[in-house]
Amino acid sequence: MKKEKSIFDRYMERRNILIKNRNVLQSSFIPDQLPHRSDQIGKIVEILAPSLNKDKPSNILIYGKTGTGKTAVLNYIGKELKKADPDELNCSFVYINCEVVDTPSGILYNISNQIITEYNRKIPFTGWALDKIYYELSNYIDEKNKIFIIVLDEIDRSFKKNGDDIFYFLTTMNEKLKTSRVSIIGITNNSKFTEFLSTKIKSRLGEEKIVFNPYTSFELQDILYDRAKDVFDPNVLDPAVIPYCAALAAQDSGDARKALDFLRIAADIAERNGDSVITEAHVNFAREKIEFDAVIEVMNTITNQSKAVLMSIIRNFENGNNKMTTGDVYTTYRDICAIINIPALTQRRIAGLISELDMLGIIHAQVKSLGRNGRTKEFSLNINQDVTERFMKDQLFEPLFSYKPSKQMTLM
DNA sequence: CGTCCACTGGAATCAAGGGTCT
DNA sequence: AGACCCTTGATTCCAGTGGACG
Repeated sequence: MKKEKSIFDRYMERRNILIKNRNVLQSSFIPDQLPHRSDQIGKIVEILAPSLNKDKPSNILIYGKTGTGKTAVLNYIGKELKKADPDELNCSFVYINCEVVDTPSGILYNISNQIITEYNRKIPFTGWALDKIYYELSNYIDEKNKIFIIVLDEIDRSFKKNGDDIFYFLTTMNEKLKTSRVSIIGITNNSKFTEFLSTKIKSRLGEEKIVFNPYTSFELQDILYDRAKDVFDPNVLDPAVIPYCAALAAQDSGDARKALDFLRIAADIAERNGDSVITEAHVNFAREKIEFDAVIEVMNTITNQSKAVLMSIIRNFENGNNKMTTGDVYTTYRDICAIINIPALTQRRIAGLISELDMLGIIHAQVKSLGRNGRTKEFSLNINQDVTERFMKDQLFEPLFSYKPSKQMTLM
């Protein structure tokens, strides 16, 4: 078959010159072996093994910072479990990420729809009372007469917003079940997580505890080499690159996801540039790009109100006010709202939105007491010029700039 | 040393918007 | 169509507070 010419041709040719299998460099990829995690895997397997004989394993609580392999290990174990019991006669493995779905009904809905295969018994996305979902779910589970292992990743997310009701649901479900059993694996990156749980749930959830320590720079190197060997031809990778990626990520909390991102994006950049060798310079570009993209991503997802708040902060900042208070921002905010024509919210709400921006890392805030002059949050902008400029181009702020007197005089 | 400011942080509540069920 | 249910974003109310000032 003869291929016609296309404007994409030059990109097709270039594709996959440096990177043979892009998938492998994604952090979501599950390799056949996970370096430096055999201890944890061993422990978990030991705990879960009884499930293959329809005996209920203990609940497990797993601690570890982001990118320490918790998710990868659990997915790996899920795969292995499936290998050992291909038809899921004795146990089923369910994985939920509570960061993605963080509402009680969202979590129950997700669990249900992974477990329930019959079409006519599926639980609707919304509209049902929690009690009802719970009732249907536990009935269904009990009919199956087997062990359900439910992994709740980023469990603290959901908790922060909704308290421990669902955990109560799930951990007490066994009391109502006649034949089946449910066991919960909670994953959290907050080591103080259990402090906030009620004592009953604390003891139930934490029957076993496993800790994932951050990877060291050397361990990260192993991980990267392990993946790189299938991805790059020899000599494509400058020998300094992997140690550099590892070192950067290790500095920053030993996050394997980050290390992989550095490597992948660096390779992408090199490939797109038409360079034949990936070097440290590419990694540095990658690092900037990642940071930039992350902030842009956040900015695209926040609501108009949050944008207006952020704009007020930027305005204050530009006017040389780098120790602004909530009150300062609120006055600017009201002005801006009037100009861009959106309703102004209460100060209480704005204080909340500011806290959210703080949590997203866009601004840096600190509660300060000004003595007689009250107590407030004092904060500063945490993003660079590029991002700010991009942000201000948002069409929401169109009116804000168009009314500006044209200062453009004679061009010289 | 006590006061008292300008907020913070938490909770209760409402309205709107997604939906199901009968 | 009307009764219910959950989520989200916003409002309202209230108790609490660090520390400069008097």
